[in-house]
Amino acid sequence: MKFSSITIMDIAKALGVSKSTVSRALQNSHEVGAETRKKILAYAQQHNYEPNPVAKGLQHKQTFSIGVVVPELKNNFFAQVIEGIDEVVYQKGYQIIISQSYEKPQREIETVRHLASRSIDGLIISVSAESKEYDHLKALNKMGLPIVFFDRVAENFQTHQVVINNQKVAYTVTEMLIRKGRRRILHITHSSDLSITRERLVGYKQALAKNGIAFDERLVYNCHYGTMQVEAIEADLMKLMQMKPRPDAIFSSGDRITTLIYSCLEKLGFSVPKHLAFVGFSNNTMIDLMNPHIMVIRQPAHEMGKAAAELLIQLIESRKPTKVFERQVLDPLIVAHE
Amino acid sequence: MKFSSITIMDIAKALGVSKSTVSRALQNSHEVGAETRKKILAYAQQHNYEPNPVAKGLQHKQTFSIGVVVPELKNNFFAQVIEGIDEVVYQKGYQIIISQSYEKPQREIETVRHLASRSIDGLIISVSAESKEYDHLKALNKMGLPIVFFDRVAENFQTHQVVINNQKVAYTVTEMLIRKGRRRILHITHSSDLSITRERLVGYKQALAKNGIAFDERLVYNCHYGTMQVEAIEADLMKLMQMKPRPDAIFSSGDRITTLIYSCLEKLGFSVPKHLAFVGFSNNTMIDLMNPHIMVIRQPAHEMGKAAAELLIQLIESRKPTKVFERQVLDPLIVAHE
DNA sequence: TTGAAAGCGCTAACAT
DNA sequence: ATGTTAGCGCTTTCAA
Repeated sequence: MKFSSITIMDIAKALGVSKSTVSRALQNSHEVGAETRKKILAYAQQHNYEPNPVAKGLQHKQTFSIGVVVPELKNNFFAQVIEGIDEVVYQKGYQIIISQSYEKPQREIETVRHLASRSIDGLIISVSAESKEYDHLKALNKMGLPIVFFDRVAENFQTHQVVINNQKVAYTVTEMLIRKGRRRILHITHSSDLSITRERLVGYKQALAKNGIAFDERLVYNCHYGTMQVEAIEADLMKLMQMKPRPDAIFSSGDRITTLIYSCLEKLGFSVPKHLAFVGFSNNTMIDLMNPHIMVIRQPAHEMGKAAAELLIQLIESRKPTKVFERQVLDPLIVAHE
Repeated sequence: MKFSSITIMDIAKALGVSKSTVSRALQNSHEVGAETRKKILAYAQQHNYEPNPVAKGLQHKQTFSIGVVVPELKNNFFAQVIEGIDEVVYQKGYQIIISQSYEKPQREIETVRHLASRSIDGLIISVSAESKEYDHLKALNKMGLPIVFFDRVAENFQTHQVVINNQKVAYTVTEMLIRKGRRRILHITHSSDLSITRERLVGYKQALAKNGIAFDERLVYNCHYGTMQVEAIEADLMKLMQMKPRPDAIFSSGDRITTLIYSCLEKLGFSVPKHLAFVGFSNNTMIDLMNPHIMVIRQPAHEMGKAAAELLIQLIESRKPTKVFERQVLDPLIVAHE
């Protein structure tokens, strides 16, 4: 069952004018009689006329919709970023189309292709954890699709990015742990293919080096939670915690990982801060209410979304191809309880 | 900067055939030479041809995209429902366009209108807390836009719905509280305009009546969190808790309300279960890790999404107008800790 | 088996 | 100031 709204042609017929006149009146063009315009506007209003964006899109090659691809909406961080994007985009008359990659590269490629096949004007994306190459995005970008990355960016990709200073914050929190006397800091993080993973690792290592602690690669655990069962992660964590000498702190990346680890620790019988200290990335405010409290790194999600949206719209609306790209680096907040 | 993909016309020119032939070949029509077809398919494949859905939409009055409107994505329940919708819809070749109403009727009307103006084939919606009338949805529905409600439904609206048995579960948990010796049960819930609010209230009252406890309307608090500051809610809660005789239990509706109350209680110095018992709707798994534990009502979000999607696609793909509508009622899970 | 042409709803260049 | 026409990419008669 199709559904159909009133068209410009319907108005034209009803009022005995041509459809171009109607089109012009609706666009507030100046080359239309005041009387006619009033008549048309009134009729349109009354009959609840809405221009068909599909047709408009065909014409302009612009759909006023923007694709947003995130790993998963269940991760509150992404939901918050989307609110930021929406805020900016909404005022400018664009609409967002949200898609999830579920951390799967294949799914990401499919959804991006689908979106791109001429139904979006631009794309804001945070890549999936397991993505290794970005040919699909590069191809589309080369064909003229504006793209802005946030949080997880594709390397060697000439376009705008909005990120946080991962290296710096990783350095800071690692050093904070060291100051508290922790020396065996377990770093639980995403796939090593991810930009954020690498940047955070650098900061982590720097802090160790600065404080004369040898880097032990056994203390870095890449958690592929997107494709793993909780049980497997739990088992891995157990093994890690049984390492000699035992880890005395955890620094975890990402909302999902942080909460996952948090719940596993409890089950496995390790308690914070007695057995270990715990610092993790998380934008879930609930975690502040948790007992035991843990130190949290909170990303300025809303601002990141707004920034990404601004940059994308700039790209879309600029007449000539952009040559110089911006990398906006924001600072996260470290929420230390107690 | 517009971006353009290869079109059917490009293929036609390159191969020296007409665009209708290309169109047919691409659709695996039988009225096309085997040779020609092969040539065309190969060329299309090689050049990464993707049909322009905008153009196709214009033609068919079908866009293969489905609008999904939820109050807010930050609420995990809705993110979970969307995953369910996506799962079903994806296989059938549809795409979802997600929008948020932010619990504001005005925003809901705008976004629905926007979506509806011929760029979606159907709509799945859970209405915003403060919505009082549904004329905008009714009008669109009358014009032929298929709509399916989930969770929060519009009353007197002839269409498919997917809900949980609100009355029953409210009855059950209220009775559980009574069994534990609680008699002054504070029911904190959404706007009274919402279907779920009314249904849950009925169950709550029934349990009281059944157990010979007089209903005290001061114990029902409609929390308009969408438009309120946290401080105001906190103040209200404080006042409620100072009521004589003091409430000895709380039964709260909805993820946002439950977590909000949870955090306020802590701040206000009331502890569970010493001062009061606490049962709340929540689909946030983190709440299971909270200390103190509270009893939780968990909705089958994923299933609700799947069911809603199935129903909508059925509506979209049926040739004749549907007359008989289904109300699917699922059962939530009560997670009692300790 | 294939091509030509019309039309989906809209805009924009060109006439009048 | 208004109408006519072409065209956006695609599908679908209708002819050949």
